[in-house]
Amino acid sequence: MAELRYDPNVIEPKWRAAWEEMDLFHADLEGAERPCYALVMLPYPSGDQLHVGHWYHYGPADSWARFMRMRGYDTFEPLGFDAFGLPAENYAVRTGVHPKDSTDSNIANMIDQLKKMGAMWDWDRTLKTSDPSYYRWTQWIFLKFYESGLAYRKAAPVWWCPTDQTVLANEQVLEGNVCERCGTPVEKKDLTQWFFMITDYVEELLERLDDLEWPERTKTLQRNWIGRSEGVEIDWPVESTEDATIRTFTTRPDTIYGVTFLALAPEHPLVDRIVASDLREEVGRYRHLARRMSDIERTSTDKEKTGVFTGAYAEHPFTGRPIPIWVADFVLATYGTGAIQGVPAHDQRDWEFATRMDLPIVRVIDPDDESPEGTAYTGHGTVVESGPYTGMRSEEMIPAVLVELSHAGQGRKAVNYRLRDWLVSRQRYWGAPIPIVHCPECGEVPVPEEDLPVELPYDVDFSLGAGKSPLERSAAFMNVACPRCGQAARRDADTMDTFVDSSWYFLRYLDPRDEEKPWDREIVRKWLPVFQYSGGIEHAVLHLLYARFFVKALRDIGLLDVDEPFQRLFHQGTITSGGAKMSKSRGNVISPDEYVAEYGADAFRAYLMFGFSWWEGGDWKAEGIRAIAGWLQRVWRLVDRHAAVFDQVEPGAWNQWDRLDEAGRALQLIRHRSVQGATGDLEQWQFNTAISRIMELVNAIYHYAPIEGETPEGVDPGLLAQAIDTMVRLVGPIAPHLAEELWSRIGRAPSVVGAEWPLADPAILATAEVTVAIQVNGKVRDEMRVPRGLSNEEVEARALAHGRIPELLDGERPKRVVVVPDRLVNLVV
RNA sequence: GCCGGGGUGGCGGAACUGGAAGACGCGGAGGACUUAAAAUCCUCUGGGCGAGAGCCCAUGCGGGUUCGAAUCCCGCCCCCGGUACCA
Repeated sequence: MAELRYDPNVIEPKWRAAWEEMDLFHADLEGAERPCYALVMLPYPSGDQLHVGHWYHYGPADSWARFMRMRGYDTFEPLGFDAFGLPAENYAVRTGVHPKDSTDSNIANMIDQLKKMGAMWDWDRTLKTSDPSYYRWTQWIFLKFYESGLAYRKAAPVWWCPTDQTVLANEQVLEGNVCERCGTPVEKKDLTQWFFMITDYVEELLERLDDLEWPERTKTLQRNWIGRSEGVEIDWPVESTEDATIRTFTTRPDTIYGVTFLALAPEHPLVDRIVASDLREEVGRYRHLARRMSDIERTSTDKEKTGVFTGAYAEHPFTGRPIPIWVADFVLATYGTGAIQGVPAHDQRDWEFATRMDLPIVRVIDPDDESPEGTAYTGHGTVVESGPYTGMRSEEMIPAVLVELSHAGQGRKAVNYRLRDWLVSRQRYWGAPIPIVHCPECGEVPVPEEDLPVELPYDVDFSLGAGKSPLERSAAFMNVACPRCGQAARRDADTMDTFVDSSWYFLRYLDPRDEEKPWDREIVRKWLPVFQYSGGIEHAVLHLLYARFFVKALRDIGLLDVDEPFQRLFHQGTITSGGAKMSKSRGNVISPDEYVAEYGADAFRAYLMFGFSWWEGGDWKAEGIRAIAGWLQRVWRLVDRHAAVFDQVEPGAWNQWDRLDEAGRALQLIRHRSVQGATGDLEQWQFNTAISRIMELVNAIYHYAPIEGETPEGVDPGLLAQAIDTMVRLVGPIAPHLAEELWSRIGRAPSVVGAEWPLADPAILATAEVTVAIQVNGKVRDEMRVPRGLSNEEVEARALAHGRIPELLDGERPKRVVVVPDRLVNLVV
């Protein structure tokens, strides 16, 4: 007889249609009693097919959500599209296809593909950030920020990408100062741009990290990005220039006696005032050069330090000695005070500068241990050559210096951050227009709320142009009456960074069709913070920081009642191909489609969960999917063969533990262990071990009731049915279509989606005997079966008499006995 | 350079709080079924020594703590991410 096989290509579309028919995935947000907001980072709708990364992230995330649903949570699992952005616009520049058209068709295409995954996404609540019904509220939030002073415009040196013809946020500039998107070296330009005042929230953003259930490394990334640094500001009076004081920032005031120069950033406003007349020209030349040099050259680490003497001196606050003031481009105008105290002996950069410029190097800290000569010593130690502080520990000198400085009115505690305000305006078309009108009379005028959205005009010329937004060329868009005085005015031509769009989408999911307000405060209160968020770690300092800032800002404006958007956060690993990241240019892209067509969505999802540690990812292996597809067939065969047993047993009328024979108890025990293990593993997104637990149950059922030949005597139909019932439920989140099919095969009404997750009975888990290892001097020599929970004394006594142990001990009495209850006993002789 | 994370069989990967290293799976070997093959089911499978009972070795390398170390400590090597003149 030909082997019956399950065909995913038949089963999967059938059940997806059935689920849709039953309207299973539409969450009742108001009525929910145990809300579980299962959120995944929303995809960008590119024109390509879904890639393995999508499946690797979304498949397991959905499996977890299904698991939570079976455990009785009211699970809400939405998915939308981060639809604004440069790729669509660049595509339009190349091909002439309008970004709206390409984006909308990409989204339609992507939804078709996503649906094949068999996830529980609530498509009634999908959204796309490029829709006026969405960005209207993005603009509304901008206005709220504007009203409360959190959105402001200023001229500032900003990063400019000459290829994309737009400014970038600091966060979007990569190592080596290249554009995150296209890899072009970026430039600094002085432009007037819009900013969000994220720095206002820097302390809270830092502090509240501690309470979040996020991976430590992600928190560390955010902490490092925020870059809080505690130190002291010191005022240095400039000799020979009336009222001129140079303020420096240092984290090491304990080295103040070692200061042999001060250095100002070339852009420092004081330079002009203090420079000696005979050096004015030289200093001017240096400053000009520094300004012209690109930041890449200027900040390159291996570049020789350069600088120029101003001819001026500052007075040392403690010794009164004159300290020469230099201008040096390794000092950044944008950090701290734009001026530093130079301590060559104890700072590597200062050492290099001093060596080059022939400035004195004065050691004021004795290292605790041998430290190499010819370099700066940056650690702590004993203070020397430092007046009254000599002999002190350098760590203790820090607060003492602060006291002395503040008494003299020449210093104070200060905190500096690496984090800058978030630059949000972009000179591009495909984004949410900034809802501001520039009026010759009234200046900046916010667009009245009732006039929102400020819609993007469809007809524009988006060829790149000289750093100006393409919108600027659309007269119909630009020319508008001033909302305040009615005079002819111009709209702001910039659009918002797409990270603005994605900083609040999780609020909008809760009611994306609401035309009256961006979200319902009560529902948000109920559903936020997000129960579980998942997405790539590449967003650790961009999206995740911005979204946290948004929630805090909206809370303070009085629009929300939550402090943090995402309570729990996990990051998936990456699937590589041939050891390298998949990319079209490398030609190593694995297309999920062909595998899905051959093995089904369930097998593809299950492989991605079983073949890797979800957190780590790994290299794609085609054999893996064959293996898991084979296992799904094995599961199917088991149910197919035994389905009839369900006719013999009332559902739920399982057999009791004390009526089971030895083989029955063995199966029952494994059933409970499997449930317990899979439950714990799924909670932690340890999908690979969760599946291995289920495999153990499947193996045990095969063992108990082989599918070949006659069913052995003594098989208990109730127990067998119960084991299979449990197994199908456990498979529910892992291979949803298959589980649904099996669920109906064992005579249950759809759907397994709403079935209860099985419970492990601790009493049964505890009744079993345990195997205890017997060690002699830490090496395992034997083992024995004992009742669980046997006393240490009894374990010891039994071990001493067990098997070949007396022989091994050769009459010796153990000096020491260590018992680990229910695990092992170690006899030390 | 600095800050994270990691290095375990032929392979993917397990291992609670320091308690039998290698769960589960792939691959491999053998067997059952078959005229045969495929498919399926079952058994074995870290390395070495030994006829066998067994013994020894083994979690990147070298030390240490401990009755006991993949796990903790010290010193190295390698890989992957982040960051980079932030004072």
